[in-house]
Amino acid sequence: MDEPQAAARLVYHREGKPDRRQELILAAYNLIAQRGFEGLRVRAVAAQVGINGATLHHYFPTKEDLIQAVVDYVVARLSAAEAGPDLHASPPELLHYQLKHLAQLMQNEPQLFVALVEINLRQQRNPAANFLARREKDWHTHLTNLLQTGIEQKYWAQNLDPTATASVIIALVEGAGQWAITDPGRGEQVLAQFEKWLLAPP
Amino acid sequence: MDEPQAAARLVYHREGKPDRRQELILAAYNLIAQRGFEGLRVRAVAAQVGINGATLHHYFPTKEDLIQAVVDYVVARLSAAEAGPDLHASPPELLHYQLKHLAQLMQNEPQLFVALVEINLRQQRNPAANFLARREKDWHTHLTNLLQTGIEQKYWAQNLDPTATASVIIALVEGAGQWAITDPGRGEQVLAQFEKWLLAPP
Amino acid sequence: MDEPQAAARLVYHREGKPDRRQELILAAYNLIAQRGFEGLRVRAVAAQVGINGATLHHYFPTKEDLIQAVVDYVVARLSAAEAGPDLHASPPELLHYQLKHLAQLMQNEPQLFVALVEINLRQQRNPAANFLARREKDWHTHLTNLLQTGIEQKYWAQNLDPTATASVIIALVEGAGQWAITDPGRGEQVLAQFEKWLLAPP
Amino acid sequence: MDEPQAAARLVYHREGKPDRRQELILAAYNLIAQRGFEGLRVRAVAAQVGINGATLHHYFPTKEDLIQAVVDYVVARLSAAEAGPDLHASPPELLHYQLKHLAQLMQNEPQLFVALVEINLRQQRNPAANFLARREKDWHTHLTNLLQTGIEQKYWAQNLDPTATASVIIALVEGAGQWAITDPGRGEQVLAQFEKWLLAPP
DNA sequence: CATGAATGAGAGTTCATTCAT
DNA sequence: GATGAATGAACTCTCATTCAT
Repeated sequence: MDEPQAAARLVYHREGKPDRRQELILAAYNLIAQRGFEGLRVRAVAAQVGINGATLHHYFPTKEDLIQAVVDYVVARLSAAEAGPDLHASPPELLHYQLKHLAQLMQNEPQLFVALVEINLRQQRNPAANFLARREKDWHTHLTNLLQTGIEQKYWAQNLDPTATASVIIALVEGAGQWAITDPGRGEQVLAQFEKWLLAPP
Repeated sequence: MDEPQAAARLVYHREGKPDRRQELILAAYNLIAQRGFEGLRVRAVAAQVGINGATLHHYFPTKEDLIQAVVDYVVARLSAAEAGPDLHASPPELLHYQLKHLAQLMQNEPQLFVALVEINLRQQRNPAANFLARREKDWHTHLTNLLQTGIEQKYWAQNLDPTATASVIIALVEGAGQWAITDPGRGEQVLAQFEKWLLAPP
Repeated sequence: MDEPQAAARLVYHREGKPDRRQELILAAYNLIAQRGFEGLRVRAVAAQVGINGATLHHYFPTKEDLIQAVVDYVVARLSAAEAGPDLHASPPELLHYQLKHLAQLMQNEPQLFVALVEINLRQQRNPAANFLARREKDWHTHLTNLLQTGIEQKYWAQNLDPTATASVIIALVEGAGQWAITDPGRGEQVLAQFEKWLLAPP
Repeated sequence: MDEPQAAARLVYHREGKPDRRQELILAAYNLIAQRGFEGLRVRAVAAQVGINGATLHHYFPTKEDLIQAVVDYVVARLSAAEAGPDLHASPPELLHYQLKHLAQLMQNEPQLFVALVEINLRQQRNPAANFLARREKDWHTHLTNLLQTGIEQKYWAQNLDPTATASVIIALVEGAGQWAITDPGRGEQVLAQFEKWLLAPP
């Protein structure tokens, strides 16, 4: 599921029919990463899926509805990336796992991170309906708890600020995410360097 | 002054006449930060300055020319922020000074960082004319040299990777920059936490 | 019918629905004759047909595409006028028939000739895409062959230059065509006088 | 004065200062021939002369005034071409002289004839202020008198219609004039062929 | 479900013209 | 005279959206 072009492939319903709604979301998601909201056209999204621009409105009454669905999709993808695999691992192991997973994702599906930044910037302007911020808050809480636990278990220095460090991680991911398409690999380098510091023996 | 909206104020020429070109650049710059390229309208830029939309084309033949001028402006502002104050200071002092300056700027003129991210995303799609990338490269080189010197002078651990660390700093600034308007202070927290690590005795 | 304004009337498809594309071409054609390219406005063309200006772009992406369609239409109309009715007639009879047909057309649909001159002038400036010139060349060849045959069959003087005479006929039609709307009848007079010379016994 | 580029050259006042008004008329005249009224821009006219677009309005309050001046200029040029050199010559000689002069002019200053057709088409739409038509009428009268005299003096056949023949000459000149720039020489061929007929011994 | 046709609102841009300097 | 700055009106073209079929 993490293969490069996976997202661009056809999506099938259980019954075997292509799930148009999902196809449209993926097409819009890719176009946002490629051209930004500035260059997003509903006709182009429809064309990518092979349907008429007017038909798109059967699935999403307005352009904003389509965008909202893309936001939901991106949120879901990132939430999945957050979840650790093994609940019995130590905090450093859990954090390592998560950062490694993000680094891989950045290489395999760079669009996800570019779209993330695009969406983030856009939603900052509409705080009322900022669903992404809500997820970022969850992520931040999750990271803070992880770091707090690690500190209590003496994995990390006592004077480490869990809240600030959680923000550092998020800023790093989003900052490096901008380069994901044009300079893949740089994100991995950045995350690896960060981890070296954090995990260095105190 | 460095107050948030300072940039939006009238800009005067030596003779006392408003410098329309500069006013237009500033208005466009602020609108990009506020509404993104998606919401940038030349008529709105002109209106902000109090002139007719057609008059804007007297100064900038096309919208793209205006945007280019904004890019140049942002580049210039950030280049100024880079320059260290005292050439005789030690590498950690120089780095500290620079990060502190950026943190202050993030509080005083958050638009600069939001505009920076907007521009960054946009220029990734037009690599041929990516002036911002050129500046980022200069900045990266500057940081790398600073870190390298610091390592040689034993301020920092021998196993610190200067190239990767320079990228970390840039990612951090651009990642945190996205929040500059909606959550000022968070950027400062992030940069401060980062510095604590780096400057901690090895 | 061949009445003057016939071309401006509604054009119906087989099924009874108006053929918008054709309607637009005719409206543009008439406006070119009436106001020239200088005064041709896509909104006016659309209004003439009773549709919104934006809808015109549904049929013709750009104004230039519409103009090209008008050129094709004029070319087709004139090519039809060229064709002789009876292949067994003598060259003078064939020429007479053709000139008479043109003279009638000049009276019945003067716009055709004014549009012809407008288009001719315009296309001289864009030799690369001069479709009209191609047709004029065909016409010229056709006339030259007709005259050549007539000379061989002793209908006309041996020293008659078929090439130059063919050009004379074309120049006469286009020169007189300019007056078609304001002074109908003058074209007929001119063509009749010319024929009198040519057909006079050598 | 009949040299190819003469019209484009600087025009000097008696005192030695360039006559801006005349320069502007010539620039506009050339631009009309090159791009038609469709492509005529006052700024382009001014630029050709090396002055600001606003300055042009000192000499010609409106674009229409400038165009009127060009019409006057073209009328004057053509009237000059009409005048025979020797009043004691025979009608055929006078006509020959005139046609030869026109053919030479067509080669030396093709713009004149293209501009003529452009103006002609345009003025047909504004019969009230059709100065060109007035001149054409004069020319027509002049030709008719010439032909009439020639017929009376037995130079030409009695059944020649002077009025229609005068129209033929004018149609021929204007019809061939359209090709003057793209195919010089063709006009001369056409006029020569015509003359051969007319002057052929009855 | 799907579409072609249609549209209103608005985009960037052009251009003749005006005016203070 | 000459100009840069400014403008209103109009231009072509775009686009999300609607609707009858």
